[in-house]
Amino acid sequence: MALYFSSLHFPSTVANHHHSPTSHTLKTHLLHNFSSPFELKQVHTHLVKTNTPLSNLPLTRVGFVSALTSSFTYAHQIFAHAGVSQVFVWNSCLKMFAESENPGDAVLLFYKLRQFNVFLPDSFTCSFVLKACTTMLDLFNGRIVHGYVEKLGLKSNLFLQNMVVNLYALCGEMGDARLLFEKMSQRDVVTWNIMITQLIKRGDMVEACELFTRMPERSVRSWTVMISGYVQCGKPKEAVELFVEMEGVGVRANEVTVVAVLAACADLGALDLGRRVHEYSNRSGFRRNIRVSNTLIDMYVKCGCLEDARRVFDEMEERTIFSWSAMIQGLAIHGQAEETLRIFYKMIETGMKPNGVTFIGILHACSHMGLIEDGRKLFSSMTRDYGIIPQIEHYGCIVDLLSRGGLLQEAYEFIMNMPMKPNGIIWGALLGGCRVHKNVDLAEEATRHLHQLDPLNDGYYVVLSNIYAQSERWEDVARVRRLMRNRGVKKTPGWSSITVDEVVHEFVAGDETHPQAQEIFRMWEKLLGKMKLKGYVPNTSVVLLDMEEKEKERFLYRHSEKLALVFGLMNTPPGTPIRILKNLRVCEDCHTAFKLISEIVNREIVVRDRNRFHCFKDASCSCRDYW
DNA sequence: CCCTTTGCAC
Repeated sequence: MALYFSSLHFPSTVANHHHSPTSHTLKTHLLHNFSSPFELKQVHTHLVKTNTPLSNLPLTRVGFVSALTSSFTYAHQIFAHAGVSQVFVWNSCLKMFAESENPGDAVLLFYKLRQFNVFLPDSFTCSFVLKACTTMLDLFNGRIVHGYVEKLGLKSNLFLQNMVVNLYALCGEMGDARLLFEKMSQRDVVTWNIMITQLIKRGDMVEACELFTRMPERSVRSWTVMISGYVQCGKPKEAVELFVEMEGVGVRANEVTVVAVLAACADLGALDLGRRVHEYSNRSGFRRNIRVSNTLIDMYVKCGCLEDARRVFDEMEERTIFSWSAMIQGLAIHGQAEETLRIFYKMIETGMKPNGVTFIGILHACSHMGLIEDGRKLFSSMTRDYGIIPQIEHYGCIVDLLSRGGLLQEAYEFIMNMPMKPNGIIWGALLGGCRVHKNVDLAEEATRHLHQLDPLNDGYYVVLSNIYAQSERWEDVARVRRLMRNRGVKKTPGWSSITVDEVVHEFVAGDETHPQAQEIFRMWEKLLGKMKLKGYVPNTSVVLLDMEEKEKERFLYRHSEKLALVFGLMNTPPGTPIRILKNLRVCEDCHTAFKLISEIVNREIVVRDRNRFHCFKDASCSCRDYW
């Protein structure tokens, strides 16, 4: 149905009666701010009366306020008389709707325009409606618009095709996206990037990799999305390798690439590469990029270089809550509780509002350093002063705080009174406290819950048997081991890694296959002799296997962190710090050994375990043995 | 003249 355009009469000249300044201001205000068709009519009448050209009306706004009301026809007539292109002005309206709070309005307007056959949609019309469908993940209408794209002969429009592929993939219809992708007559680098991005979002790194290999040309974004994909799926080593490859083919990284590769360095503890990327980033002019700086803080923190993290933080001209939280978290895992609290209060002074993550950082600091009272106070101030509802992670911090602090009974009661069902992390924190404070009864209680919640998690069995071993309850140790075997629970292999000259070297316990294995064992024997002179006695109770005492010792001496340390001592210049990363908690015997070794070789040894950092120096550790 | 699609942090 076509619209009837000439129902309104516009006089060419109208006398300007009763024109007071007040009303003029009012009308001017109205001209630019009208928000209803009623006001629009007033403005329109005024324009007619004052003989002002219709083009003075903000026409897109006219469409925006009228399109979905009964004044649709009225707006249409105004456009016709203003002599503007229908497609142009309605497309602008569609764009406004698509970017508004209710993108669905764009879809509604599109159908209305089709219904009244106002104009033939062009590629822009389709793009804005597709944009709306994509924002709302509206597959149903998306398919219909896709149909229009085909019907209108816009199949060769690459922009639109890319949008449709993106829409299908984003709505989870990978099959349809893939089908369209494969049968497109032409694809550009964006098409490939969209497919790769969506495959990665859905966790299909293998297929993403396949496409990445197949694509004819790659942009920075192609490399970046792959690098960040590897980081997201827990393969930072591959991410770094890809970055090096990217540099090799001469593609310049941008801010986003830098953020991704720094995150990989953080996960790997790859300080040297991290520093190099930092310099690269400065040379590229990203010094003032907040996200880059935030990621640098996190990278330095996770590589054990608190001073460098602090320098980046201090040099920032502008900070977000991410900057503060990263710095707070960093100080916390390095055991600097007092400084953590100082910086927290400094943050409050600057007017920055903490969030839930910030509190996880400061509560962590308190529990790592045994500041029980501070922790309790901060926990209650969280809701009272900052309106943050504690999540289960925060309850976990308090259970950890109380348990490590030896207040095991209170921790247990705290768990019982939690407003949510305790999870494995909560009971695990209590269990950890039971190990430190040698409480078998509560350990058994915690384990009962843990076995119910997470029967296949090996960590809990290991800690429980450690606790039995401490009390020399060997039958119970054997019982736990039998239980593990019967339930088919496998101990997570411990590994440690050390990066030398940007190459990551991984070690697993008992590894004798490393090319330098024999050298490592020889050097270990030499160190062992010196350690024994300083009073080292191997703590074989941490070995849970059934074997002779000598055999246990041999096993203990092949712990992955010890192998990594000796390898590091052999392959890095004397006097430089050694940085080791471990996937599990550092073992008690290794902790004792590393303290002594730091003194014997006069080197700083930084170990990042799954919870925190241990900085060994001059025969002591930054955790002050509280961990 | 509406000029459209893909990537990033605690």
